[in-house]
Amino acid sequence: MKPTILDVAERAQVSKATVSRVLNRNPQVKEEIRERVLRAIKELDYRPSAIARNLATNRSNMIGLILPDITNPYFPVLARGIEDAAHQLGYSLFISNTDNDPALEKEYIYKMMEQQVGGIVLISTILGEATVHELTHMQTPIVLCDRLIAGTPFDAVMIDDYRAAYEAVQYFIARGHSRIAHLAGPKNIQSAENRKRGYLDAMHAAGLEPFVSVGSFSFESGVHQIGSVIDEYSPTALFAANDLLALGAMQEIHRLGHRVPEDIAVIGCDDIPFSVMSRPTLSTISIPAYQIGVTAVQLLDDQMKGVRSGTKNVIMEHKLINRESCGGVDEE
Amino acid sequence: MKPTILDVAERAQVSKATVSRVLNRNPQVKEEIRERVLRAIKELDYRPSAIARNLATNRSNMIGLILPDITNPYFPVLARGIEDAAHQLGYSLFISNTDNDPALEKEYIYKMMEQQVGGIVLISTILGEATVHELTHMQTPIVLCDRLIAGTPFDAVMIDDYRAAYEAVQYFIARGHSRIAHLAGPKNIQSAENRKRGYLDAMHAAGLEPFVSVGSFSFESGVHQIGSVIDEYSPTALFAANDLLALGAMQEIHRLGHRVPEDIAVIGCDDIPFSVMSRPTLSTISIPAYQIGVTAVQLLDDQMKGVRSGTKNVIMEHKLINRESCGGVDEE
DNA sequence: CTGAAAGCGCTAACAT
DNA sequence: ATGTTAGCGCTTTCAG
Repeated sequence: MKPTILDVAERAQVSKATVSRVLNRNPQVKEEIRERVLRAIKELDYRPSAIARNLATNRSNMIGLILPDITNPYFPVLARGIEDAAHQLGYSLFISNTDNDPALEKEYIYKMMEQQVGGIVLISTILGEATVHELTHMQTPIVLCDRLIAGTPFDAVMIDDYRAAYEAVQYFIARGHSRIAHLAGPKNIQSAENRKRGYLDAMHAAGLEPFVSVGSFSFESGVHQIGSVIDEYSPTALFAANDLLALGAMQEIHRLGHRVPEDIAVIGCDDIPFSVMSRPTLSTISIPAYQIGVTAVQLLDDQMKGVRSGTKNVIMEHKLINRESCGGVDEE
Repeated sequence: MKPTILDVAERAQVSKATVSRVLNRNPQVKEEIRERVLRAIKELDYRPSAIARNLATNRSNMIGLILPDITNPYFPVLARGIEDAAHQLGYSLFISNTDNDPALEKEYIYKMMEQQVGGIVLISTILGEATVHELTHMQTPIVLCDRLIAGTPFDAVMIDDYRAAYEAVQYFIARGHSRIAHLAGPKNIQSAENRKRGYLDAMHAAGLEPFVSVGSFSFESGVHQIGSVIDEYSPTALFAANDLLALGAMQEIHRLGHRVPEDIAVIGCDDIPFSVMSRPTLSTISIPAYQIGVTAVQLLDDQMKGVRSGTKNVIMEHKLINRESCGGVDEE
């Protein structure tokens, strides 16, 4: 059997309480005893049980991360930020993928609560809103990433998707484009909707005729959608709601015998690692995914420690990065 | 406060024991009482505490995943397989990134054990071997992915890296190549070493002069290494130890004014999602990462349930996929 | 078929 | 400064 605190106590000839004290670095333990206990711990290779401690203290050193799909290249970086920050603050991290299924999302949230996590970082779909509203009256802190949910008291960390899209369009316009198409993401994803709105408003503001093709946030979707966009609209520029879509479109554009950026300039969104590996390299709106993750955990930590005063929404800075797919390199 | 089993018991006018029985689907509870309890549970919105249960039963429904870096595109798919299988079997999953740092690896293993996980899926470096050996006498089951560690009793799931590399070289030779270079991975990664050995043996067996350039498993490494490989060896073919390296090399080869596959044919390893998105698309040795993950969890589950008879090493099938970077498409 | 009671490994008053 | 004693929320004998 694994040694328990009692085994240590006996071996060190002290009480459980004293062992507990040295475990928790309580300063008022006589140095000599402290050493005796420490030695017993070493000798027995004793490791305290985190769950027993959680149960006793009614606190938790576990937090949860619920996201759509770690396989989508946008998320690993975000997840890494969350994980690094979590470990830095002493938390262990649970993880679950929902595939944007509201039922699964709900199931996992409750499952994590049953695990007694101290808080949850949630990347939710629009359809998951109902669930999140239910959660309003539970005591488990939640921080939302990449969107907020009005009417709930939960903190959120994100970028201004609307403005990002708006700026991408303006950028194209400034470079002389007027036929700018948009490959939109699924309508159950908040950020996709916001980017679409930003695109449309920017086009209207400039008096240009917009063209939107709605799909999923995948490479394949980009491949499949772009053909008809070209046929029906003859764009000279394309703003895709995420990089995967942009990459798929670029591949198909090339296969169809057109050139990027000469015939069609492309801007994506996310700045996933692949965007610098593609040919041509992809211009994109860079999202500070890692920092979003770190910030989310910090907010969660604040809430868990009760260091909070009302709901907080943090808007991170995005940045348009011009790589080859948009015809030039003015920065980086 | 959150309702406890006692609250439910009182409301249903029964004892805690009875509530526990209906929770655990014990059949010998009178239907009428069962319903009364179920109703109380609903009304109070009661959720049992998993950690309290774990403590009481001395079992655990948590498992851990320790991997180098979720940000490396090979791992998300593996992780997804692990996660899906874990949830399917009723486990919650902890995750930690080690960045191939043996000290961190050790820290996280012990941290997870303190969390009382029932088992761990570990993707370890060579330098982590010492730690893993220490673990031999602990009771927590461990399953290794992508490598085995001789002298330990731990199950492992992997592919035959040596043979995979050997076959890649043979494939090049069959296509008429004789100047075949190898971009190797870091020497603290077992699979990288095995691939290098496979490459070297295949070259020697064919009487060809090998050329190896050692780097890390990254895109940047591929970019930086390939230049001198070309200068010093003038290869007509390149086998890279992983896709990231291959992709980096391809980008630089193109920048230097050479063509893939006409001047230099390229084969990578892993079959990461981006290998079909690149230009040209990347020929590679496909590794069934998702299935490796699923299998690892199944082995872990077996061990945790005591359904085991000795150490098990599962070798999964790899498959060479010929895409554009190798000059043709004979399959897929 | 149900209840009482002990106990899982730890912490936290309260004593001493 | 250290020990005693209750629990934390649940399961599990053991009675009845």
